[in-house]
Amino acid sequence: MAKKLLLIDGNSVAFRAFFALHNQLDRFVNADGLHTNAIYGFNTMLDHMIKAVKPTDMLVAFDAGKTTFRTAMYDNYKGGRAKTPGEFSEQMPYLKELLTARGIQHYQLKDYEADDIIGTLAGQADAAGYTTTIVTGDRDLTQLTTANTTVAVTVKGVSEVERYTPEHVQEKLGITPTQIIDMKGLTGDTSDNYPGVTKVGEKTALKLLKQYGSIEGVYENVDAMKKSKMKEHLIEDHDLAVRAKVLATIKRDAPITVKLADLAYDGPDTEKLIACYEQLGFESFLKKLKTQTATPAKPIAFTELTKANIAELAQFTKHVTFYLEMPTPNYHTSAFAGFAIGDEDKWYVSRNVELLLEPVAKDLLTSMTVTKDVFDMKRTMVGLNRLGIQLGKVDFDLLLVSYLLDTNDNSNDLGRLAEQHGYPDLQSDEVVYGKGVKRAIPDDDQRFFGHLAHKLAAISALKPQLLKDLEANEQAPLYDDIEKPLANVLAQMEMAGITVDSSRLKAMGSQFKERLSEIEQTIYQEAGEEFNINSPKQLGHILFEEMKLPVIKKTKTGYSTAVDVLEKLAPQAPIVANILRYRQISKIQSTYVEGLLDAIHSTDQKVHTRYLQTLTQTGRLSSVDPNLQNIPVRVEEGRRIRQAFVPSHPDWQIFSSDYSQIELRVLAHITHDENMQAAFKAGDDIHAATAMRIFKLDSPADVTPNIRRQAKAVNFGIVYGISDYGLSQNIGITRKAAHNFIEAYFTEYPGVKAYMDAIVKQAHEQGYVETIAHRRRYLPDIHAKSFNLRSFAERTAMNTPIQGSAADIIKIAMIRMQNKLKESGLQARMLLQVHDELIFEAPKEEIPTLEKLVPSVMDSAVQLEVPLKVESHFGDTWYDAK
DNA sequence: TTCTTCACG
DNA sequence: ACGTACGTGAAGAAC
Repeated sequence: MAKKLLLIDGNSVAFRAFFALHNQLDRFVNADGLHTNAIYGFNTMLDHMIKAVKPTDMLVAFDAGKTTFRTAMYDNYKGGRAKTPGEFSEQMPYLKELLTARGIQHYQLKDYEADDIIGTLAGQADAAGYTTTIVTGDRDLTQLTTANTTVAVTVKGVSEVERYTPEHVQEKLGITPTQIIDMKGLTGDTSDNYPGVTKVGEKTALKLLKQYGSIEGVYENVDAMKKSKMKEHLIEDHDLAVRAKVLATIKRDAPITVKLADLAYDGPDTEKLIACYEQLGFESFLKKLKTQTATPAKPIAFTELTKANIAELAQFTKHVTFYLEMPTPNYHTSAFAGFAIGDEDKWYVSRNVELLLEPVAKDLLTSMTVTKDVFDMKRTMVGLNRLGIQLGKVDFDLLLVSYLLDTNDNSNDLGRLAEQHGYPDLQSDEVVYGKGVKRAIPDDDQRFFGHLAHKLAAISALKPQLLKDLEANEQAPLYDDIEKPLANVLAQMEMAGITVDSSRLKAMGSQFKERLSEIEQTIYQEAGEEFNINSPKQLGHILFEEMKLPVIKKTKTGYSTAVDVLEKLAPQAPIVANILRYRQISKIQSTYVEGLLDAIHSTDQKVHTRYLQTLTQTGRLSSVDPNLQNIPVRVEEGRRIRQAFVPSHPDWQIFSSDYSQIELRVLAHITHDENMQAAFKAGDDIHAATAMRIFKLDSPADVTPNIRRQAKAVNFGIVYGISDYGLSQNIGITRKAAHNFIEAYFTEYPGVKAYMDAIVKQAHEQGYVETIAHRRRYLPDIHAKSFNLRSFAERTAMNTPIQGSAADIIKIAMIRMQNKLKESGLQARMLLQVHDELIFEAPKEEIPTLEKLVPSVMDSAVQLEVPLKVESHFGDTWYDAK
């Protein structure tokens, strides 16, 4: 096999890494107080280069010390340099340990620099027919490039490199790699502190070399040059130039004791590397390592299920573990790859899901007495439903339970989740199936079936402990009475889907298209040139550089062109209003017209969203493929998108009910604040009531719309975990004024103040906060040293019980609602949930019934210290249900 | 992939 | 003195 050698200039790259991550020096400290930023950056570079080069041989060269043969000939060589920071030096021994653990040799040689080791080895490698890549932060090493040796110079930190080949050197400088030495001879090097010829810089040097080829060539011809200052300097500084050339020349014959033949790279010693990463506190590298090198699958016994032995499934009479494999995330459309079923005594597996339709299998799955343990019951239900099977009683859903125990455990990868809970024998899907375009179900039965059997084994093995943990957290009712029944309800809603009138959408689409091209032309005229209006970068260039509008806000990567910025600029240039208009329509067009059209199933003209039940940190649902929880409503133009959401039968209507102010009512409940509760009990307008209190108004008549708007913002701010700065930004007042509002608010609602203090304290003490249904959110950052992280965690502590309890309430209402619909024999169907709102379709005749039934179910879902209020609307489309 | 922007509660 | 409102998903551009 062709040999590929990777040579790394250790000191140079480590130094680059150190300064690239210098502003984060404090973040990169391990448990022992050791700085690790240079090691971290170095390691990133290694991953990068190994992936890019795939070396067969490797070595990292280091400088041996301060004195070298160069300092011997010129004692000011590299003189005058700033002292190496202690935070850097302390990392070097650990870097070398890391290299050893990674199976990479390192070498240093007394009296020589790393360059010379590299130059010598690269020369030997060239002669032996290797392909060599040299990594360094020092451009001088480009003198080593040959047809078979590339020099990769780090730019912008260490993860990005510029590759120098002889052609690239020629292109950039117009000289050959070896002429680089002559150039350095003429110019000298300020960073290494040796002079060349006075007044000769890169430009002049290049010109001379193009004409005369080398330093020697220059001096052979110096007498013939016409009289000039440069000629005088050349003659005068001849010795300096000759010395500089020697100093700049990298040795190709250093007396190294390391042999080219001994540099084989065979990958890391995983165990050592893990220990190393642990010591350094490199969490992300640990994680990466574990996914890459998961221990080979442990053998597991399984039986392939066939028609011949399917009768054996009758042995499962009490409970069974089941897993249905669908290779893509969208279970409404995914193919079926196979399944596994069984218990600790025997795992059965097959690729043929048709077998599930055999009576013995189907009876087992639909049974309400034989309980099922699964991973992701909603996914399983929808998948089975497509095969014509109704999943019966589920006892344990590993995904749901681990999410409830810790909302961060929401990985849809059973392998990773199992590992987190201390079951190491299951590989992740990424390892077994691959990722990206290479993802595929293995043809190898052993491998695929073994993986499926391990999945069942993991579900089964983790069940007892996780259920015990749930019990210990007082979360069993949350699981049994809310999340598990809810999974069922959500599955039915998703399968029902909602009908979308595609011709209506298309008609809107062509209108928007016309409008867009009109506005586009106007914008081009106003800008004086054509550009991509959707590109924040190009737009920023036009507005802030060409048109010189004032920069109001910057992002990490450039000028901000967000709405709030553009609104401030609008009075100054007419183009801005047009851009806002363009953005608005373009958003509706791309996301809602085109996006929604793509999501319609051709079979039934419906969209079938998936609600993610185990994702959010607060207990809310989220909706994907398509997201039906962010269909426009605030602006009329976008709102018309809702006209395309229609009932699935003629003479049916869309019916919707929403909770009014549910979060503030929850706030009044959990804070026990008497004043706030009184307002809700009296049926007052809460924002007006707040306005009267914080602005000390006597009569409701004094509450102007603007005052009410401000009070509303304060109410919202409280729910979000208020800060004076945030409030001031939101309603455009000074920070001081915002501060005063908040003070007044807390004086008027003392219960709220007491609660906010208490919940933050509680979060500090126990590390988590809870909702009324004992949903838990851990807040590790509550102890962070960083003000930012800690403040964020404190705001979260205030917000999560409110947002999360509201989520609990509507979940309970949904379960009861679905039961009511079934009991009452109504045809109405619950289709969507949008956080505080439920949307149904129903025959016209049932609307009066729903108008009573739905609000009564929703407002009685839980008993709070304040009443819950529900409002209902209906109409021929979702748009008309207002 | 990551960033920016913008749609919703 | 620090630099933020809470929770989401999708599209398009740039890397």
